[in-house]
Amino acid sequence: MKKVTINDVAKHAGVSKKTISRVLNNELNVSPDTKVKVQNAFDALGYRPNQQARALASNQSFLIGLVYANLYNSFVSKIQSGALERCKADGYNLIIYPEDHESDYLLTNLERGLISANLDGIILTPPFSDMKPLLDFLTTKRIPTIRIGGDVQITTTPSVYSNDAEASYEMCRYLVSLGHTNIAIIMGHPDHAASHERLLGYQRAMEEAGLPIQDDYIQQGYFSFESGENCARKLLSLNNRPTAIFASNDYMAAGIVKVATQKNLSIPNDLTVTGFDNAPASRYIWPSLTTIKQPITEMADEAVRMLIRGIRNKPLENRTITFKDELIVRESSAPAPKINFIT
Amino acid sequence: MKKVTINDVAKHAGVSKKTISRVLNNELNVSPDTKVKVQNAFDALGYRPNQQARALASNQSFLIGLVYANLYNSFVSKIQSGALERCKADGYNLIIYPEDHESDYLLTNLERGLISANLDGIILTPPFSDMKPLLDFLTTKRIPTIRIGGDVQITTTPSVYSNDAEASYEMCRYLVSLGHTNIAIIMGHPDHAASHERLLGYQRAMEEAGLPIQDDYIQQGYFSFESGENCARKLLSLNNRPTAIFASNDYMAAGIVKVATQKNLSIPNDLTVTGFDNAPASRYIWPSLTTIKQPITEMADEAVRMLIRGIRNKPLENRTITFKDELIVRESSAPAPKINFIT
DNA sequence: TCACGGGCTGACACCGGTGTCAAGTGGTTT
DNA sequence: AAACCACTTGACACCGGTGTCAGCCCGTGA
Repeated sequence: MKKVTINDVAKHAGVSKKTISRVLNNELNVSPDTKVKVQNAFDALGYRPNQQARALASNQSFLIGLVYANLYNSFVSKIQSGALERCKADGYNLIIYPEDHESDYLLTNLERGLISANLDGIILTPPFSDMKPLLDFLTTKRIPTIRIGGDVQITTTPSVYSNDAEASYEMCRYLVSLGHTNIAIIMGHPDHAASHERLLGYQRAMEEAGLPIQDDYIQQGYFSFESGENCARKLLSLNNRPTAIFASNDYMAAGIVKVATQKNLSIPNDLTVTGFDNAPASRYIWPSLTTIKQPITEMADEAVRMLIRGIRNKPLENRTITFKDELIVRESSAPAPKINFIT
Repeated sequence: MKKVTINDVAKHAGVSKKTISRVLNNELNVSPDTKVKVQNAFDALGYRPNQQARALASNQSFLIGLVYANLYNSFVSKIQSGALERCKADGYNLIIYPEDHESDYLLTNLERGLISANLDGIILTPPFSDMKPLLDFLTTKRIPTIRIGGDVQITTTPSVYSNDAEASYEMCRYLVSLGHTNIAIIMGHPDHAASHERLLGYQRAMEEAGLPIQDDYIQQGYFSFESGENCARKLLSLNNRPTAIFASNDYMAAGIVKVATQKNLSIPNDLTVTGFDNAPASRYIWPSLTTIKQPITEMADEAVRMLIRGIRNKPLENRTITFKDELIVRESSAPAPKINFIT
């Protein structure tokens, strides 16, 4: 029941272990005859190369790291599964690093983990995508890194991102097209570049539509359900209550729905609520949420492709790939209530 | 910028590399003086041992595999983060294997992945926890394995599980205590042992309460939101409509809430809906769901502890550890509507 | 005929650690 | 003083692969 090693295969096939290695790695200049012999030996013995030995000898680990803040975020789980699929397909494994982005020991922790695992590359998700010290650290360590969904202003490290400002702009144009004029926004966590992008899109749409932006229509949320509830309570008790609230993610939108329902406001008749992210919950709650769908899986796939390409023929090309988000209209949005026009 | 190896440290500290290795592994019989010298060398050079080299030499990979079916399931994400935390704390990394449990190539796929990664141990989540061929395969390969939340009848492999039958029993007793007599259940996916456990608890509680169990009050769901909707539509169009529906997970419960709301039934006044799992969505939807909370993180933690203990001083002890679930009452449950008593 | 070059193969060192075993040191027992 | 033992340390082989380089074979052109 001992493990089958390259030596066993070599003996069985009657060639040197170097030749086995050649076949294993699809190297050139192996005669078809030997190749067949070796393949047969593989099958006969059920040989599986030892990853760690390969790693040690070739100075590659076939390991990619994914750094994220919180798995319960649907964005992150989709990134994880998208990245994972690509990794496995290309013979890599994914090692995940949930980290606290506010911890003082972040760099120390990551260093210990990353260095000893000998990662071939790293994927950074928000808010890590924008942490300068971390990016600098990875650069000096020369670890190929790709950022997902971060600040496009940062151009030192390649990134894959979707145009949130654009999507947010479209969402607000959609709300305007429904006749809404009192449109509020609940921002996301300030540490995430996406939060600002989403605000930007809102501001642009409002200006273009010639609608005034009231200060108290812009609330600071933190991407959590509870922060959505809190902001909703504030917004819905304003004298000039908004007829539409655009939350920067779906969890906060769910918070709005809860508060509004408790206040006996009917959604979408009395109040339009929209979200962002197309989280599973956006379909589960009632009414289902009008939201923005980011091509997350595709982004993760592309990120891993770029990373692996960079690992194979270094250096990693330093570009930013932009994906387009999509507006998904469901049941939480409707034309502005008439009352508004009467008053 | 070359990597610091054990040789560099040995030279710097003026001892042999074997001694460095001793300090690294906290072996006995290293004099305090040398230990200090070596520690200083570690700090001075910023040495991080190479995992792959350790793995190769010591025939341990410090890698644990987690096999699951679907990350979007909140159960699985909680398992993942619980397991991960324990792994990192003990110096292990977690490698994740999302697999299709209905695929014909399951074993082949897993074999390729598992064997070449040299996993030290494996964690199986439902429905893999109950797949005999898989368990047999892992047994013959002598890979330490632990099952989470599977069928307790299977005693060939150790497991960690929470008593779903018991929890389901308590949930139904709670519903009975609210005065409900027409209680329906939506079952989970038949491939999951938990689905049967949950049905069992329901049946026991109904019998004990002297309530008849009608065939059409038992609906077959599949753990998905949509299956919840479908079953709800059937249940709510019955002549003797139930006043309480117990769904075997929260996603299906959310589906019931949607269908009921569309039919203008008010929850919980006209209809009580309860779920299972305490998924994040159970708090996000309105009304928030009365549900069952499993101590998932603790279970995952314990599973990893057992596994690592088994890896260190083999063999892995073959026992089943049982955790207790907890009933969480929220806003989706209320006393049975009076009408019921009048008719 | 000989020099040359490309295709194919194997010997051997090496990657960075750990396991085994032998040896040196100093204290205790007889 | 000799024998013994526990503690500490290092030399060296080894884990299972890959990189380097030399050598062989055979076809081609001079």
